[in-house]
Amino acid sequence: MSTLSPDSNVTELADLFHLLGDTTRLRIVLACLDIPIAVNDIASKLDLSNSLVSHHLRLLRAARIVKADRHGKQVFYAAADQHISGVLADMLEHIAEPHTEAN
Amino acid sequence: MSTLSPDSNVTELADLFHLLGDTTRLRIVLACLDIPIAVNDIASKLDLSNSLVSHHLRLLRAARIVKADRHGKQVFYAAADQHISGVLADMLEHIAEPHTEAN
DNA sequence: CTAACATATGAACACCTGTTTAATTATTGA
DNA sequence: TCAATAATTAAACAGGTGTTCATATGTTAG
Repeated sequence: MSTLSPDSNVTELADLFHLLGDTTRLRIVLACLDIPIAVNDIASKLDLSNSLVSHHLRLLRAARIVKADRHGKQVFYAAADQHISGVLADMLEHIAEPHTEAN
Repeated sequence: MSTLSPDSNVTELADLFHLLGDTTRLRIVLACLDIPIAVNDIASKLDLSNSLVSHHLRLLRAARIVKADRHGKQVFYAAADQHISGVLADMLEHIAEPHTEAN
């Protein structure tokens, strides 16, 4: 509600949406929404290479969409905060909504 | 909360985010968030060509992010529903949040 | 109907980005 | 220390996409 579009925020906003705008990356985010999960587990769960998952996680972490925690050899990733899940929930509602009339 | 990732929704979700992930397109959405506004007015307000604005509006309308209403020669665009503004609000909060610790 | 305005569309270019393959770094156990 | 597992990183290719320029469509006024 506060300051809406002070120009510089728009770029940051767009960057965040852009990251969620890729199917693979979005699935990765969804995979670690509720419980922290290791890179390898994400990869096998989604049938992707470790390399690809790691690449995407790097971007997601840089944007603070996910956070990382190392436990031994493994690194567990989880959603950074509530806003992310909130955004996803809102968008899902948007999709679920009855496609009223044609425009 | 309901059904989260039934595979097909993921693609639709990603498409929506992808549309908001471009700076120009996001600015266009923000420009018609509260009040309906004509294509030409968006263009001059954001210093863009009518053609470019129209191109983007076409995509945004197809994804039901904005809706169109014709009044004479002009076509007024506005945000489709509350979810869109909700998503934007959440993301802005995410940005505003104090960047806790480094990860 | 014609002219003028508002919007939409098509094609082409330049740029960016997701993916793969391969090699590298980190961490633990023997 | 050496081997094994887990994760990261680098380079390169292929495909997608935002932008521009030109043209077309729709709408109203004279």
